[in-house]
Amino acid sequence: MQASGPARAAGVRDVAALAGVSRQTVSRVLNEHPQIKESTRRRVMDAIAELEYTPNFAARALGTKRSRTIGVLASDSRHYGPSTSIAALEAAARAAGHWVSTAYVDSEDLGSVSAGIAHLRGQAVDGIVVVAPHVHVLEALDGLRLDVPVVTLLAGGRDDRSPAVDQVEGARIATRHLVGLGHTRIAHLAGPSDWLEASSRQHGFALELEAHGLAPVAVVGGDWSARSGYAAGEALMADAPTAVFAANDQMALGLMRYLREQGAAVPEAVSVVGFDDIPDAEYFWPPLTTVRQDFDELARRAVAALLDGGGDAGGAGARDAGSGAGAGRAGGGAGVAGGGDGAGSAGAADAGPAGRPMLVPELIVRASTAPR
Amino acid sequence: MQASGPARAAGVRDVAALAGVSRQTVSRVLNEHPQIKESTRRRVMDAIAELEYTPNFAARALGTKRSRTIGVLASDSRHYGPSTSIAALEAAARAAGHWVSTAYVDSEDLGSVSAGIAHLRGQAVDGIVVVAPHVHVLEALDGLRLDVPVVTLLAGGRDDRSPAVDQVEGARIATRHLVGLGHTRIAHLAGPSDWLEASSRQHGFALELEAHGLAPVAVVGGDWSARSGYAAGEALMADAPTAVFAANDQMALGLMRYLREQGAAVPEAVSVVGFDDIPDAEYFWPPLTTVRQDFDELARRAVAALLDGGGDAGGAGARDAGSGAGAGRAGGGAGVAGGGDGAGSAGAADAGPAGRPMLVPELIVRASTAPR
DNA sequence: ATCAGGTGGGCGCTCACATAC
DNA sequence: AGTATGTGAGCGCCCACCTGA
Repeated sequence: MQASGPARAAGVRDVAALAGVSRQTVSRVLNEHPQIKESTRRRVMDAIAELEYTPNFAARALGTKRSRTIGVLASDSRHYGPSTSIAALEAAARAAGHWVSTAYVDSEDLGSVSAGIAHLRGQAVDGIVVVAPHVHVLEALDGLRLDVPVVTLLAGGRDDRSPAVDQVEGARIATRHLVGLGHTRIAHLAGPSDWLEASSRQHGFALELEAHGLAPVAVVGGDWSARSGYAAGEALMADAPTAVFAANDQMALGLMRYLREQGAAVPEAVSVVGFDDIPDAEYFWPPLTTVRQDFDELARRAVAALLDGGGDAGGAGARDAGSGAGAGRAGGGAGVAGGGDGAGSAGAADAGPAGRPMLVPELIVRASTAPR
Repeated sequence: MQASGPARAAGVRDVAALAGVSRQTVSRVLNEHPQIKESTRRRVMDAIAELEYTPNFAARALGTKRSRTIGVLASDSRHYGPSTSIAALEAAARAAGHWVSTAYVDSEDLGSVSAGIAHLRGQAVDGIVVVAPHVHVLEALDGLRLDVPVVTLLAGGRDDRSPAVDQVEGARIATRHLVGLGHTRIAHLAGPSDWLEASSRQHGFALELEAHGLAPVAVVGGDWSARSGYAAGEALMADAPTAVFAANDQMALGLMRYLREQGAAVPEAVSVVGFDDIPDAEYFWPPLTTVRQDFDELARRAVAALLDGGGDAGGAGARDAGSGAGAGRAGGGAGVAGGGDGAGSAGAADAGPAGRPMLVPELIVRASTAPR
């Protein structure tokens, strides 16, 4: 095998030889070390180009114990929240000059959680974001001794460093909207109880009703799908609520179809509020009133929490060099934007467990809700 | 340094010492080498557990040049097709005992394509699946010399090994359905022209109309979003088509809202067909007739193509051992199921470029289409 | 003293080759 | 001819030190 031919891929050694320098000089060019003469740098770059050299991340990670990669542990990637979060994490990581490595774990198999963490650790990730909405996955995680910075997403801000959207408040906002419209008979179409977000929303719903001296007319569970929202319709409407707060937009969609088939007009007969503001929600019929979460901002905060607080030091240490942007990845913004800045992004309020601000979702009022 | 304390994480060496064996024996246990005495195996496993040892993937990859990881190069992960494909790839890879590492590239920045490939190569991935629906990303890819097996998804089966869903045929099926219902004035709401799928569907639409001696009433482009479907409504309906084939379900949704606002009943006045069969489509109003693609099967085939054809050998070679399932990852099925087996999964027909069967999407008839 | 660059060593693991029973 | 194990070497890179201007 591989007798003659192109042999194997080029390494620093080959580049060094071609450029007439040492391996270390090549390495320095790769890592944007300041003290490299422009002429040398050029020769090295030319050699890199000629040999089509690409650095080996595994080798680099092995030596440095870091990889400019953020690990994502995901336990469910087919639903809107998780998939949107993962995409947003990717964008945030890229903006910070990092890659993303994702380990998907089976939410039914708790052993796979530690396997997933081991996989990411083995890649020398600089930090791990756990996108695991399932309660029991998070619990499995608690049992692990972790020597990497970890933050959780979609988990209600379990620890001080993890950013979160205030699900309880979001549910209260939605419920308050209905109460404000004069509804007193309000039901809740809840998400699966093993999802933290689902229970938080249900809790917020109950809290807000209580604050107004009201009691839930009905609480029925679904599985986030439109199908389950449709199926829940009958049980939900048995006690004739005039408004329903659905824990997500898809279930709201299914419910609205059920209502239509029953001849109950939305919003005239029944008001419906969803949650998430999926892009399609505005085009449902009627357009769905819902609560929007800012996943992009959430992801940015998660990445910032890992990169700022995670590293032992802060910026460029006293290392060999300036720990440059790493070759091959066009440098974008340096540090992630610290606080919440200009554009959109609902302001932060309501302190989290440790006084850390949580993101507050935003009510989007559309035609699916009307005064009683 | 590292005077006292927990020092650093345990390695094979430490495990070996504790178990009273050599490093290599530990390695063999890890890799499920057959010729290990059960008693030794136990001792090693105990030592592993006691030290909380987790193998270092980077080191393994560095040595073996493989990583039991499949690389995914994604250029867009927020749309339905790509995100569903990525999730499906994950599941398929897991079933084959592999992990997934994803490199997201900026479809606007072609340099990031080679950076992404370099990143994946550097991780010693066993193969790369390119989930890049944009034409120019695929073209950028063609310019690269690749020494890893690569297949493309959502790219119309550009090469012989890449599995694909026959988009042209899918569009023909949708169009044929409308023609069969007696429509002669049919318009197309197309996707962005730089997406291969969009142009394939548009092509199929044109082909099928032509086969029936019909001409398109209008072809208007959107960006896949419901919003764009809504916005395209006016231009699309200017010439009063009685049916519209939308290149995806979201645009169909937006269009249906436009039609409703114009007082045009669906399907009485205008029939609408979508594409994709997103989970919500069944709960739109009216429920959307659409064309379903089997992303799970597509992903399985992609993984199988990489793993079967990709490796130099096939199964357990003459290596040191049986190239077992790798520690830490619960072994699922061994080889990926070869051909299309039992359940669902639209049968394959219509030969691809090189006689390789393409997946044929399936028409799902719902209430949004009616006879003229 | 600051720049510019080179030389050994080793990250943790697996490979090929011994070696014992 | 098996079975069950141990030993040297190196994957490709970066780090810590070192040498010249």
